Amino acid sequence: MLYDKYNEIIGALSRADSIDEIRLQCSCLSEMAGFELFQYVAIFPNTFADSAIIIVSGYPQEWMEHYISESYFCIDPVVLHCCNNIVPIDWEQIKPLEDENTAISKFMEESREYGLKRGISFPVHAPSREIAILSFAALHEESDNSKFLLKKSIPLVHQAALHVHEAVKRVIDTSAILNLKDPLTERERDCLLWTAEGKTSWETAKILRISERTVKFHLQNACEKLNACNRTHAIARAVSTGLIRPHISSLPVKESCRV
Amino acid sequence: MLYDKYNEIIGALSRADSIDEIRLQCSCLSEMAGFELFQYVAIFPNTFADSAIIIVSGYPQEWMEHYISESYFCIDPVVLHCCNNIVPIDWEQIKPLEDENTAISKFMEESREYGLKRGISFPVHAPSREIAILSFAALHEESDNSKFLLKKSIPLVHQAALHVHEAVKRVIDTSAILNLKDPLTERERDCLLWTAEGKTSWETAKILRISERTVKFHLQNACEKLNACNRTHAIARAVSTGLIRPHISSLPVKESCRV
DNA sequence: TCGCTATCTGTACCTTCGTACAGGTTGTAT
DNA sequence: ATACAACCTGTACGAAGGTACAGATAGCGA
Repeated sequence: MLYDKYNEIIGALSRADSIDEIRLQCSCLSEMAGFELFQYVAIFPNTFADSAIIIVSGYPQEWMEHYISESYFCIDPVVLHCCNNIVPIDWEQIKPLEDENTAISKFMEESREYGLKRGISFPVHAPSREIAILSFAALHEESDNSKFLLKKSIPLVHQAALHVHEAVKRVIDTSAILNLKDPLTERERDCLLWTAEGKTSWETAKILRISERTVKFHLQNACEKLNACNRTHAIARAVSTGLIRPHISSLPVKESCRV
Repeated sequence: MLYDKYNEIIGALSRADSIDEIRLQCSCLSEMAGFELFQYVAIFPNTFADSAIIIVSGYPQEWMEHYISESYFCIDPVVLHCCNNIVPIDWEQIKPLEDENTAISKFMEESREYGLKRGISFPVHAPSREIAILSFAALHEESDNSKFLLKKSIPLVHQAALHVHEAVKRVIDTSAILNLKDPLTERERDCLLWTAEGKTSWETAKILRISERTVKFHLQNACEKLNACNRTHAIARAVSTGLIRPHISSLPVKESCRV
């Protein structure tokens, strides 16, 4: 039965064409796992000093406003965990460290006051570098029944979280969020790639068998497309958004390490 | 029953302290999902022209040798899918495009000749930028029974793949793979972060309230620790290995986009 | 006290980058 | 034929980076 519900939700998510439809399916997921509330947050690494955030929230409005006004994003241990881990976190596991006890304890106490008695969060790490967090919360304390249901549904819900994220990316125009212009040309990627390897314009020119001037030309164009003010900035943006990534195709097999 | 097996495997993986133990649990997972063979591959983005690869293989030795000697890594559609997606791929879904028909068709035909009749692969994307692929293959064609078993076990296996990857990272010294020296100091990270934002040494100096010379000093040290030959290279390595990442803590809340 | 680490600063000199100016070819779609 | 995109190239010069040399302070553990 759990599995049938899961299948229905996955199907609906793959067809979803609006945020409202996705919101509805998140609610279904929430119910399936024995929770009342859900929240989906996606963090898109735009620049390094500032990310774009998308929230599809089923949390109480008052809590969201409080959360934002207090900048709880900075200290939320769930966010911290999901940025650094791939496995889900049960909010019960969170134990504030000694030195930061006060701020985090205050945060957790307040979240309970606003009705979020317990919960679980699922991280999703995507190839284009964004991080999504799908959280579920309950208004009531745990029972033996809810504990059992949760444990059984964890794999299903985490798998569904992947589909939620795919659906959101399908529905939202993420290129607008990332503030990218035209797609890069092949030569621009080539030049970025070797520049990211630490090569100078002259070295890149030799590798690509073009003139140094042409390398500078392509890098300049790449900078404009990436809204970058110099090549280092362009590399940071291209790498952090996944526009350039390690060469799989040029892997020297002797480097592979068979354990 | 499926779920009980899954639980056992997750438990064993979280305790595993050797590659052999992990290999054993992968075999169990394989059997659980109705397959005979498995393979775990992890791609660690070391430099951009060359990644480190870890393979824990249960595939036939001859196929692996053939795969490596033919550099099939470059064209393997499973690898391509897993580098760009977060959801699993059933090998049945792979349909070679017209223009690259020959190479990929040849690859797929040969894999079947070596005994891999059908299979499924699960991508794992981790915060420190590495990509892992857990694949399962069967020596025999599909039956109604195997189809049903696979569909039910997909979420369980994908969740388990996360734990396989965590176990491998625990067992292997990944910092050696990434060729990193001492950890970065706080100031070095600060300087890298603002340099990644496209700031010049002078601008970074103003932001951090230190002299321009000191910024250059820290960046130089960071370059040495990262085995980078200039700051652009250092940024590329620091970003691609997750050593520096977008400021969550400094998120201006007004930028958050509530949909 | 000594040694170590992280932090910080200055001058000097050469290399590389960023960006003006100028120009070109090829291929494709209207 | 005309227009456009992607690609390519050259010269010149001020700005920024890379790397020598030289130093400094503060904190912490042996």
